[in-house]
Amino acid sequence: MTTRGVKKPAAPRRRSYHHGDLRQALVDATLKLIATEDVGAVSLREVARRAGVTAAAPYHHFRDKDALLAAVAEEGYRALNQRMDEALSSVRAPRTDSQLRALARCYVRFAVEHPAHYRVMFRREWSDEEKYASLHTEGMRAYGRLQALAQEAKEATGDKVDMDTLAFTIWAWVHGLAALWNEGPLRKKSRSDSIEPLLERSTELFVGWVMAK
Amino acid sequence: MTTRGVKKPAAPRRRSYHHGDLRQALVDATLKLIATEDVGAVSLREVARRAGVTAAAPYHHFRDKDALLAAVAEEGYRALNQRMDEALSSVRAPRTDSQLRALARCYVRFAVEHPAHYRVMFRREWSDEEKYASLHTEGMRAYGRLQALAQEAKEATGDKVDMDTLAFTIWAWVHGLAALWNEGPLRKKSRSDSIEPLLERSTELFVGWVMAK
DNA sequence: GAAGCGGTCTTAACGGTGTCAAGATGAACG
DNA sequence: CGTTCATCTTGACACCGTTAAGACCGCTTC
Repeated sequence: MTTRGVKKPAAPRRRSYHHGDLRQALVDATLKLIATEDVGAVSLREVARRAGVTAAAPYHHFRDKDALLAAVAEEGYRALNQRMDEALSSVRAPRTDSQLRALARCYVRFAVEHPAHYRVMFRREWSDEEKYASLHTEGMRAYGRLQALAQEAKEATGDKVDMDTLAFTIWAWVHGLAALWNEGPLRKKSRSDSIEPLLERSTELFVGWVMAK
Repeated sequence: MTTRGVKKPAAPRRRSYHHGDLRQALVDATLKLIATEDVGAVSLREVARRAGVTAAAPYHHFRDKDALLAAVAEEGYRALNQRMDEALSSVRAPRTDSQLRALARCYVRFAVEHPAHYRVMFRREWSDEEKYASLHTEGMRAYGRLQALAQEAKEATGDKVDMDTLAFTIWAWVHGLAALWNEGPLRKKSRSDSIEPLLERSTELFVGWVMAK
């Protein structure tokens, strides 16, 4: 038994009355929760509990639960963008096909390594651009990399295809791979318990298509 | 005022004590709810209410809420399979590329016309094959059509690619298109408020790739 | 230093949810 | 007619998101 008695199970244990940076603490707690559980296990009350704060406190930093999840989604796009930049800049031969390979691999791997986080990033709820402006900014940044690559591919193969069509066809492909793996159906059809072999074969096929003259 | 007084707002109004086919009624009520609202609006209590039954009644037909949603998902695969069969059988020229075009169009259209229903079909929760056996049976049937088509394409183009790789690359592509449209991101990048032009262009691009010799 | 303003957090409550144990009902069968 | 048993109801529990009202305390201002 410690000196100071624990009155309630959810009693906040903190030095000062004010938290410091509760907003970020809530986002971090959600991220930690999401890393193991799943997005369905995220309750505002549990997040508050983990941040050492009562259930109503988050409402001084987020309009509602969706606003918190949107902040988490935004963090996801930031992390994805960073990984994409690293992947692209570490391609030794800056040929278009190498870049496409690197981008696809890094995208799918990010999604597969953080399934719940990736899931939060794609929610119908974020459709409202005005309501979730900063989230869209970060999302657009990610799409920009795809567009740039599609433009390169378009030029490298003789301008045969429309750039936008190519960009979102690539996006659909990688997102489809990631989503189908994460949600289960593809995972069951694979002999391996890792997406790698499947990703490797699909990438070779797809990149071959895109780069065909 | 009627003769028999209405006691409670949620009082079940039914002739007989027993329902008849409550199981199907619950699934239908969920489908009707999902057709307009979204899967987030589905509560077991609301579904029971709409079926004219109290909150605990569903538990005599479904283990829990997920079991009801799994039944709804299964119904979704059944509907998708039917539409795929119709689409494939109504292709005049039974060439592989026409079939691929027809299948892709019908798949994406189904998903876009029933976004919430399509969303329920792809849930991490259904991963357990033993727990949701009949759901997987129906899901496999859908994947079978893709496999058959991939086999045809493989032969038509000189056996250059692995059949499974081709099958799930096609799947990833159509699922990606549908998911990205339904969840928002692709919809914003499109000039149109319909997926049709986008679907048309992506299909032409993709079918051209698959059919290249 | 004292006063008090205002953002931050708590307390307490509301209605809603999924789920379960116990009991009431009534259709089918002897 | 009486029994059985799946079906449905009642009532409860713990948890959830959200809100209104008030307690706290760091900041500015005198």
